Amino acid sequence: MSATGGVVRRSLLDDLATSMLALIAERKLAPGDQFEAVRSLAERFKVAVPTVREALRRLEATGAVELRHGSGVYVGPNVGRLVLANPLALAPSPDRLVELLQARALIEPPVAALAAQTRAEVALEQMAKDLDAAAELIASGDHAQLAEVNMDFHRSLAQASGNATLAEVVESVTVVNVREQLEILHIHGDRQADLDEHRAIYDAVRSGDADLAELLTREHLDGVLAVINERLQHP
Amino acid sequence: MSATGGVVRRSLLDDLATSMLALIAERKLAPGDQFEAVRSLAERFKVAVPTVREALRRLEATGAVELRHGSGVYVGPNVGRLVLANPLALAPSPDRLVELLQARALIEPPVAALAAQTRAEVALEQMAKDLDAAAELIASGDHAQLAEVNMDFHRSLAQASGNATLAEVVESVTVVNVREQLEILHIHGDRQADLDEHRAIYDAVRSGDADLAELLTREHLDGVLAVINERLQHP
DNA sequence: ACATGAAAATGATCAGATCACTTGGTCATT
DNA sequence: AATGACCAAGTGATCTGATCATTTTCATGT
Repeated sequence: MSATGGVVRRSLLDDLATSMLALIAERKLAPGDQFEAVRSLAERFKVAVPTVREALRRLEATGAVELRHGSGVYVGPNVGRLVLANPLALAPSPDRLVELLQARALIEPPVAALAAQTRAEVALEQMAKDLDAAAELIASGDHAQLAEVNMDFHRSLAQASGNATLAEVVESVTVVNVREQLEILHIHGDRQADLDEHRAIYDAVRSGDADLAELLTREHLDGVLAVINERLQHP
Repeated sequence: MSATGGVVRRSLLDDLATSMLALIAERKLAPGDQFEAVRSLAERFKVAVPTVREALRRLEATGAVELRHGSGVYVGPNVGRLVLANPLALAPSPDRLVELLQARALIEPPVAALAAQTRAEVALEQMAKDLDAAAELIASGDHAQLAEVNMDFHRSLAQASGNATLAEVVESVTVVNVREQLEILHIHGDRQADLDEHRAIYDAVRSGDADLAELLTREHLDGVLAVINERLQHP
């Protein structure tokens, strides 16, 4: 029976979604932790199973939860994030891709400068790991994987700033259709130069030279951008 | 391990969601257009209604579609966006809020500089409208609405850069829990000074003075940040 | 100790029905 | 003719209950 004695105007689904998020927060569940069975949630909130599932799908869309067939509902990696990449984004047009790189060239240099001031240790170590991994991948010739790791370096750099929001922003603009970016970055060709530039940025950040870190990051991204622009004009 | 290329075991839901997006693109539907009835979609894709609804909820979560009770399914405003604010973000902690402002103080000044170079006309006019609206709201004393319009100004400023991705980023960091930011911004008190600063930024952008636009925007946001920091230390 | 396989837990999907809201048109009143 | 009350069709929201598919657990046999 739906003897709604309440006053709530928001749809049942809105309440459900927020209630479940609150439940996750209340239990202090971290990404990866198992949440609760669908049927159990239905009983807990006194709603039908399909309704719970719709609410879960909503949460799942932004990475707040994950539904694993036969296993259960788990807390997703994006719970608590403020900014994220649109998981439903279609492949960007060349124009949009240039725009995206321009945005990165504008945002990441000052982030690198901040990273040189903050120098969050865990992130610095991750940057070093990324560099090592990139070196190996250059040797092994796995270019697809290399491009991924190169993106990882940029994300780790943002993490080193100590500002989670900035890290989310950078992650959002780097994760977006990495593959498309790679297609073009393959043209760049000089993977060793890329690695050297990354290493120089790392050194600048590690030594706390904010101005240098900013400059190197700007030159690095402008360089990539120049290559892409040139490539788009001469296809 | 993430699926390293090759075979992708997409669930029925993944196919449904992407198929529906493709259908929207195929029909060249724009945000606000009516899409198709749930029952009709179920029949079209030969699946049950609850399944369609789950897929729609996924799309709805990122603003790709909207479900209006009794009316129909419509194309949402965020279809095609790359970066967006997490629609399920909870109220940020004070620390997170400071971080958010720091991120804005880092990102928006160079965006303002770019805006001064590009000067997208429609966005410039929108900035002027925002300023007028703000002036009226200061007179009428509607502070809640004023704070909204002030955020609109920052978004319009980003639009003027001509870079949609940057605009999305700025929109994402300004739309996030505006209310919480307002709570604190109310402390600022000097709403007239805020408006004056916005006007100065507008003038700098309008006249194409990139350096000045960047400087003024930085001072403006640093000022807000300083107030907030002070406020958090003396509650 | 190990491998096997049944059983339980859990998500995925289906089918049909009923309730609630929106919209557009009908029709009486003015 | 303009207005407003009312009704009916279309559509989303939610429920009930069942069946299929996958994962996990654990008793069992070797």
